[in-house]
Formats: sequence, structure tokens, C-alpha cells
Amino acid sequence: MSIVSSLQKCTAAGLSALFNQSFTEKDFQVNQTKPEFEGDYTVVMFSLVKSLKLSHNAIGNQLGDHLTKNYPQFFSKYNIIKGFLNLTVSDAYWVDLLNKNHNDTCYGKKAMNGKKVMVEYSSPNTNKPLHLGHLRNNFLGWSVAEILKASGYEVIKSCIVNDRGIHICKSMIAWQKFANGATPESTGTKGDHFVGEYYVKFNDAYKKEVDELVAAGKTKEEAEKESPIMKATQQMLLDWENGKPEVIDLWKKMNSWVYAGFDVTYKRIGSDFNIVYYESNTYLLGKGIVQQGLDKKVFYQKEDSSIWIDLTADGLDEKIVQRKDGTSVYITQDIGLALQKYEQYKIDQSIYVIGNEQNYHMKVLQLICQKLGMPNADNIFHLSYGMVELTTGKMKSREGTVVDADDLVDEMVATSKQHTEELGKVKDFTETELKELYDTIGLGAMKFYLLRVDPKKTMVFNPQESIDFHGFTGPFVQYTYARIKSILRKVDSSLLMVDSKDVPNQDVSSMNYDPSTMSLLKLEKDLIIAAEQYPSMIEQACTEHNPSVIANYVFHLAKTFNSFYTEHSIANAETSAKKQLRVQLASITANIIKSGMGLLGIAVPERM
RNA sequence: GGUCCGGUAGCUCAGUUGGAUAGAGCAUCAGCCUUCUAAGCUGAGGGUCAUUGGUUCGAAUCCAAUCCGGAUCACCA
Repeated sequence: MSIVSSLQKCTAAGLSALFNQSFTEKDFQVNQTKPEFEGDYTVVMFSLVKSLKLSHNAIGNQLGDHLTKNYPQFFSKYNIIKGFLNLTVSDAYWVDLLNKNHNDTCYGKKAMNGKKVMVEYSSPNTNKPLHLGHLRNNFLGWSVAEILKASGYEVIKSCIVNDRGIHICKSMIAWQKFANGATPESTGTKGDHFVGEYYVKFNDAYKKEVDELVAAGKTKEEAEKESPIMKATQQMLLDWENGKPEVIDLWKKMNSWVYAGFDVTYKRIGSDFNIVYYESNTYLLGKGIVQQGLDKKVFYQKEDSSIWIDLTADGLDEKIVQRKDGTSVYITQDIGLALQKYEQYKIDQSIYVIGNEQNYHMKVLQLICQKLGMPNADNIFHLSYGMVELTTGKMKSREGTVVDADDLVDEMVATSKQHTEELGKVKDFTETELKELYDTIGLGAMKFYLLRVDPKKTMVFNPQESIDFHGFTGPFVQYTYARIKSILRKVDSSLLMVDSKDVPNQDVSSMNYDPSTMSLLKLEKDLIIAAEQYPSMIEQACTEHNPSVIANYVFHLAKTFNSFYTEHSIANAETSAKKQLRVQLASITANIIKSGMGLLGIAVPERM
């Protein structure tokens, strides 16, 4: 249990005993004590003054006495300033915590809880390569999955590939018309980029045709309808739906190019999936459900035989779920897939990592599932994240301002190479080690940069800032880790106990100090306090589905360590007791950094 | 127009179950490498928490109104 929880419980129990009324943790507030006051944690007593009709001082004195007397293992002393009861946690508590956990690589993680969660993320279109926005999605999805695992959930990562539809046909038509049989191999182009080029070519050709038709006297609307290339594309979509062999062959061929390209990118950025759904397989799902919905009168049919749901009572609009020609719309297959996911895995929760532009759509989806009485409908959760904008404004493909994912990764890795070479600290690395290090730092910087911001918020991508490796960045945290590992390599490893997850309750008689009498310097204590908070940070990140909680925390921990490191020597500590204590401190810090960065999908180097 | 989200230092962001003098990083300025990795540390300056009103012992945080920005409201996906 965290010290904050302990304090809340002890305070509630203490108040109940002292004042003969029942109190719970909600009746008062516990905060970390502000640095300008003495103490570690603070009970705010203003809310108690009214119910008890006593002064702060009276309450504070009685409660402070009670806590220090009855829980000396937690609290050593207290002071009262205005309505704030500041408690000092005893050094013995901190030291004991350090002893028990300093070499536990699973510190902060929970045992399996038997619950199953699906995290759907990434979900690309097969007509263009991944861009910066996809990166935020991928990093978020992967990290949230890790955070859920650390919190005891079994996680199934899924991906729905948007591999069919009019937009896919656009790049197919353009390839037929303009490629002269060119392939990724023949042009030496990565498959997804290759296909993306034809998607662009389609739009150029289409625009040209429309302009010409408009110049010939048509209205814009007419021109858009009559454009030959668009008509050909629509015909191709029909041919695809009818299974016309040469169209299917072309579709398969071009998609396979895209997948080959995606595989490379996914491998590079670390995305992976337990199950991949393809829209070409799922787009007919949900049609049966539409019929059932009609029978249940959740849906209704209009005269033209299109099928709708009326959501006006829920503050939304009417929504079509099946066209008059009997074909399904986007949301129909989503309903079908939602049910399939549940039937396939019996998941307790279904998380969708999708941008906030689809907030309305996801609200409608969940509402429909609920009205249909689907078993998992209440456990659909839309992890809605904000768009990534540039300092110059939004990314616009038409204006060519889209930041390509592969290019960005390459730039970040190149920058990390350049910085590393300038510093000249790794001259003895082999070529392979160097390459791995550049990847670790470059990708670490990028992931940290995108994950450090609250997912819900729109964020600005500043290229200069993103390649800064100082301050609140991934490389800063990685560097702190490498410094600690450098020290730990040099000191006697017997100062650390073996990993306590392997050998619980091991003999501590070889300790160089007595944990019950060891006193802590301020910077030592600050570091243990920070380390103690890691488990509750994982909890918070999990309930909020928010990796930025971890990013902010890990940065804070690293910063706290660096202050400690500059001020006090570990290897040459004043006494052997202090040396062991500090080695343990370094160890727990390194373990948490590695673990926390791992939750963000970021590797840490042993040396840099 | 309806609905939803946001507005905190020059810039990028924390902080919102209401608590003490609103915090980081970048940028600017001033210091610190013969001692465990200076991708580091220490310090300084920088704020009408969009505005106005309300709730109360106490509001960046809760409520209302207003202003500004964004998203969305397709027989597109």
C-alpha cells in the first residue's frame, strides 16, 4: 500500500476513534507537503473544522499525537500551520521500502486480475504511408496496452486495416493509367510510399479533368460527377464488389506492396498486433444485426427501404445504418466487428484508439450497441486523442505539409547519431552497437515527445524542439539510466540483493547498516519518495488511459536522481553504510526508469 | 445554427475528487567539469491561469454568461 493510502486510512481511523464519529478518506484531503514547509505529506483540515466544531490547532494536535504515537512505523513527527497538518514520514519507513524493492524489476506492477481487454489501434488505410498523426496513435495504443498489462490485464492488441473502398480504387486506377507496369522493386521505392504516389497522381489527374470540364462550361458539381477517371474508379469499386478477377488481382498485388512497406515501419517503431482485421472481410458484418435490430424495433425502415436509427432522444441525430440499395455503411461494419471481437475473445473491455474527429461516430456506435443490447456495449471505450499540428498549422496533404513517419524516424535517428558523435563518448562501440544506440535514442526521443502530452489534447509538433535532447525529453531520461548503470557496473554487486521477485524474504543480515536507525539526507529522501510513487503512477495512468502520466513521472524521477547524483557521491560515499544505501537508491531508480520507459515503448541504453 | 473539446510564462506543456507564495522544459541571463558520463547540476528574470460575475474559510480547478480557437453534425470512410 502506498504511504498516501496508509496515511488516509490511519487518519480516518484516528479521527473516528478520537472524535467518536465515523470518518472516511473522503472527509479530508491528503497532499504532498510543499517544499517550503517541514514534512512529507499533509492532511488538510479545513473540512474537518466545521463538522467537529473545533479549531485547526485542536484537531491537528490531537490527530498529530495520535498518528505519531500509534503509527511510529509511519510517522515520526508533525507540525501544524494554519489548517495544515504536516507529517514527517519516518526514515525507517523509507529505508525499509528501499530495502524491499531496490532490486525488484517488477516493482509497481500488479499480478494478473483475470480480466481481458482489447486495444484496437493504428488502423491504417492501404492507400498511403503512415504519417505523424499515425505515430501518435501507434505509440499511444502500444503504451496503453503495456500499462494495462502492468495493471494486471490480459491485453489483446488489434488493428483494423481499411483495405477496400473508393479511396483504394483511386490508387489502383492511377496505377493502371500511369505506371506502365512499374513496381516498388523496379523503382526501388518502399511499397506504401509507391502506392501513395499513385493516390496523389489520381488526385492530380482528377483535379485536372474537373478543371477542364469546368472550363468547358460545366458546373463544378457536374464536372466532379462526369470526370472520366472518377467514373472509372466507381466502376472499379463495383467490379471489386462483384469479384472481377483482374480487379481483385490488382487489388491484392497493390495491397501486398503496402503491407510490405507497413511491416518495415511497424517493425521499426515497435508496433505489433495479436489480431489484424481487414475491412475487406468485415465490411459485410453487421447486416444480420441490422435485420435483428429491425425486428427489435431499434431500427426503422423508410419508404425508400433505407434503414435508420433515431437518436434524437439521446441528443443526437438520426443515423443511417443501411442504404436503400441494401449495402452497408461504415458504422454497420463497426457494429458487426464490435460483436465479433466480443464473441471471439469474450473481452471485458474494448478500447478504440481513434482521433477525436470521430468522437461523434464513436458515441453513436456505442449507443447503437447499447440499444441492441449487445453484451459488451457498456465496456466500449473510445480513447480519443487530439490531432498533431505543426507550428505552421494543420498538416494538409493537399499542401504537402504532411510529415511522413518513415522520414521522421530517419531524421530522428540521424540527429541522434550526430549528437552522439559530437559528444564522442562511445568511441569503443562496434558498428552494430552504434546503430542500435542511434535507434534507441532517436526513437526514444520521438516516442517521448509524442507521449509526454495528455492524449486528449491537440498538440503542436515543433521540429526543432522534437530533436532537442535536453530537458524534458526521452534522451535525458535515457542518459540518467546510462549514468546509473555505469556506476552499478563499477561497484560490488553484493551491495544489492538478488531480484526480490526471484528470491522473496531473503536474508538481510549481510546489510552494512541497520535500516531502523539509518538517517536520510534530503536528496536521498526525495529520491525514495519519488520511487515510492511509481506504483500509484501506473494505477493513475491505467485508469486515465494516459501514458503522459508515466512520461512526466519518469522525467521527475530522473531529474530528482540527477540532483542527488551531483551532490552526493555513490561509489565514494562517506561510510560503507551510506554507500550501500546509495547503491540501492541508484538501483531502484534505474529499475523504475527502465520499467517506466518500457511502458512507453522506449528502450534504455546501458551506455551512451 | 446544434453538440462536444480546448484557452495557464515569449514558445511547448504540467497542475482541475477546490487548499499554503500557480510548476517544468525550451529560449534569455549568471555560475559549476584534475573527483561515479556536463545529453548533467545550481541560480535569476519571466503570469490579469481568455474575460466578467457567482458559489465559500479558500477557485487555475466548481457554476453561469461572454470572447477566441478547434472538431463534428454525409445514403464518405
